[in-house]
Amino acid sequence: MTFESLGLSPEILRAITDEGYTTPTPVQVQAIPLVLAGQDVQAAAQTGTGKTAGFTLPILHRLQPMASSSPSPARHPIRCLVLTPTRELAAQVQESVKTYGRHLALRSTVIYGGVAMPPQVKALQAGVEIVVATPGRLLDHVQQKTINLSQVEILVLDEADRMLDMGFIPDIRKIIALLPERRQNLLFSATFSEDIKKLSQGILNNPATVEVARSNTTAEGITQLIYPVEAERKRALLTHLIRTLPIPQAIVFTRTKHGANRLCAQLEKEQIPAAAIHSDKTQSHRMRSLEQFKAGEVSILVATDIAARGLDIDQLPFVINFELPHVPEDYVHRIGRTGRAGSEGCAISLVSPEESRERQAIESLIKQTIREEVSVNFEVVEPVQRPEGRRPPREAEGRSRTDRRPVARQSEVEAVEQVVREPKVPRPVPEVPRSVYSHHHFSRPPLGSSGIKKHREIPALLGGLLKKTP
DNA sequence: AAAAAAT
Repeated sequence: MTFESLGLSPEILRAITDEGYTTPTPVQVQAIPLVLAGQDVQAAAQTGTGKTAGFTLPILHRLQPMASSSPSPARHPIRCLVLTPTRELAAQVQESVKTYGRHLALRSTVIYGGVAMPPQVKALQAGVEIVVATPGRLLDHVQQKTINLSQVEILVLDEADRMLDMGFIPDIRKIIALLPERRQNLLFSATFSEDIKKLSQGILNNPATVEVARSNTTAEGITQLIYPVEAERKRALLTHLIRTLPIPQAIVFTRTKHGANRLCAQLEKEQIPAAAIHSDKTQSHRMRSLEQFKAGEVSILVATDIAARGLDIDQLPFVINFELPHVPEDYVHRIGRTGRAGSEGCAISLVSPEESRERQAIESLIKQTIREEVSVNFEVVEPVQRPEGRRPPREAEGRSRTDRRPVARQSEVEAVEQVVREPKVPRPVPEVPRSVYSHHHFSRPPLGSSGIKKHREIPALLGGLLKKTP
C-alpha cells in the first residue's frame, strides 16, 4: 500500500515524500479513502497511530482549489474546523496541516487561550481555510464576532473522549450550532465508550467506523515495568534510574501540578535538566518546556496528565509514571507517548504500597500483569529512613546531600532492613524489546517531523541494563 | 480525586 494508491494529489504526495514517509499506517489506509469520499467517519485511534495525518491529508486534498475551478474568491471563508482538547494538541495539529499543505495554496491558523487575542484576530481577518482550535477561545472569538463559521464544510473532533471528560461537550454543541447543517464530520477518539457513541450519534450522519487498535490494550512494542518502591524513596529511585539505566530522555508523569513543580525543581537540583508542563504554567512557559524537550536541551519533561494524550514526540524512549494515575485509562494514554509509530519504547512505573489499588485496576484494564523490576545497587544511595513522627524541619527537605548516606554508614538494623527490601541477588531482568530503537518499522507514519532523533543508540544502552531472560 | 479549558 502506498500513498499514491490512496488517491492523494501530487502536491500532497510531494509533501509526504519531503517528510520521508512512504507507507501509510493502518488508520490512514482505512480513513483516507472514506474522508476523500466525503463520508462522515468515527475512528478509534490514538495519536501515534498516524491519526493526525489520517485526517489532515484527505482534508487538504478535498479543500485544495480545483485546477478547473473559477478563480478563488476574494474572501476566504473558513472551510474546515478542527477542535482539540488541549492547546498543545491544537498547535501540533496545525503544524501537521502546514507541513502537508506546504505545496498547496491553503492557509491555516491555530486558535487557543492563554495568548494574546489580536494576532489571532489578524490571522482570521487575513483569511484562512483551516482553523484548528480549543473550544473556549474559539467561542470567545464567536462572541467578539471575529470569526465566521457559517461556511465550514468539514468538522473534526479530535480526542473526542478527552473533550467529553473535560466537559467540553456543551461548548462543542454551541459551536456546532453555528455550522452549516450540511457538512462532513470526523470524530476521533481513543476508545468508543457508550458516551462517545451517543455523542457521535448526535453529531455524525451515518458514519463509517474505523477501528485500528483495540481499545484499552497497550501498544505492542512498549515494555512495561513496575519498580515497587516506598513513596518517600521514589525521587531517589527516579534519579538513580535516570543515571544508571541510563535514561537519556523521558516524560515523567505526576498526579498533581504541585507535584510536577516539586519534582522538576528536585531534578534540577540533582543536575538533571528538567522542565515542567501543566495547566498552571503560562502558555509561553508551556511552549518553551515542550520546545526545550523536543530539542533535547532538557532531558526530563515533568508533566501532569495534560501531556497524557495527543502529545507527539518522535522517538521518545521512556515514559515514567512517578505516580500511577487514578483513572486506569490514563495509564494507557500516558504510556502511549512512547513506542509510537512502530518504534519501541519502555514505560516504567514507580509504585508504592499505597498505590496497589490503582495498580490492580490498571492491570485488569490492560489484562496483563506488569513485570516487576528491582534496581540493583539502588540501596547504596537510598535515603536514610527517619523515625516515625520525626520529620526534618521544612528547610531541610529536598536537600539531597543530607537525605542520603552510603550504606556503610548506616546502622546495622537499617542495613538489614535494606537487604530485606532489596535483595543483593539480582533477579532475572526483564526482556526489553529487541531494541528500543530498532529500525525495522513497517512504516513510519507522517506525524510531523519535530523530534528526538538522537536516541537510536538506546538498544545498546538498554541492552546492558536489561538483559534478556531465558 | 485530578486535570484541562475563556477572561
